Amino acid sequence: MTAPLRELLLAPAPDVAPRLLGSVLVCARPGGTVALRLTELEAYGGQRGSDLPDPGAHTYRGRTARNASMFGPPGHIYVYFTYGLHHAVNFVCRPEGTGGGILIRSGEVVLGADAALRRRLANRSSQPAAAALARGPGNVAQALGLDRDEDGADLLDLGRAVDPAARAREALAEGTGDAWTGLVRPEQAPGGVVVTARTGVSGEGGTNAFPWRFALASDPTVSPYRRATVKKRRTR
DNA sequence: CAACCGATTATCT
DNA sequence: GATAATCGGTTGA
Repeated sequence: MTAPLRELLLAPAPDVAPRLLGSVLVCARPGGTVALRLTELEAYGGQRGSDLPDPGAHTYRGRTARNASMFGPPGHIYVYFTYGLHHAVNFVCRPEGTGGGILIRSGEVVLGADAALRRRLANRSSQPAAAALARGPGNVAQALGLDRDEDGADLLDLGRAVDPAARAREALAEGTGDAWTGLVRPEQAPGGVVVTARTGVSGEGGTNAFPWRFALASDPTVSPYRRATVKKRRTR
């Protein structure tokens, strides 16, 4: 039952993102399978001159080798590397050839916390709180064990190694809706969605002109809102 | 080809 | 609250 997900992801990211909140992403990787209940997402649009131009998106200046998967088929993932040390994961939206995606900013680890913790401890000395295991895009990618090697991968392949029935039972204790390999959607849309400007985006794209950050209200796994860091001149 | 800077995070003051 | 860490994509000379 994979068609509904593909169809859903044909729509513009700002329409799809709030509907994906509460879904459980199951990611089977070497080092352990982790299931993540999505609690914070950000939508990103397309190229300058397209039907959904987004000055805050990597796609804005057109297709490059780095962002090519954002222009690829919906239902695949775009993984990019930034700040010299972090990866971030997106669901690709819109028909192939059109740029767009949904950044996974935070989630609740509902399965495989041990694997997520092992990965997180590789880059820090102190023990992260349970709610912080996958809070923030860099931490999400690390907890799931995803990097540039998985850029362009089919979202549905990420959970392929997991038995769908067992996964659905464990990941969504209260019931499953459509059982997709890789992504399990809740039976009904969660209430209490908070909408804000996007975190860390500089320029026009980070303003209220693009209220494309969606989070579950009062959820401890949601990252705090931060403005884009002020550019500081590097001294030597 | 050199310089700039980012869809960030951990850690220190 | 401020800043270092760290690298490669993008830009402009």
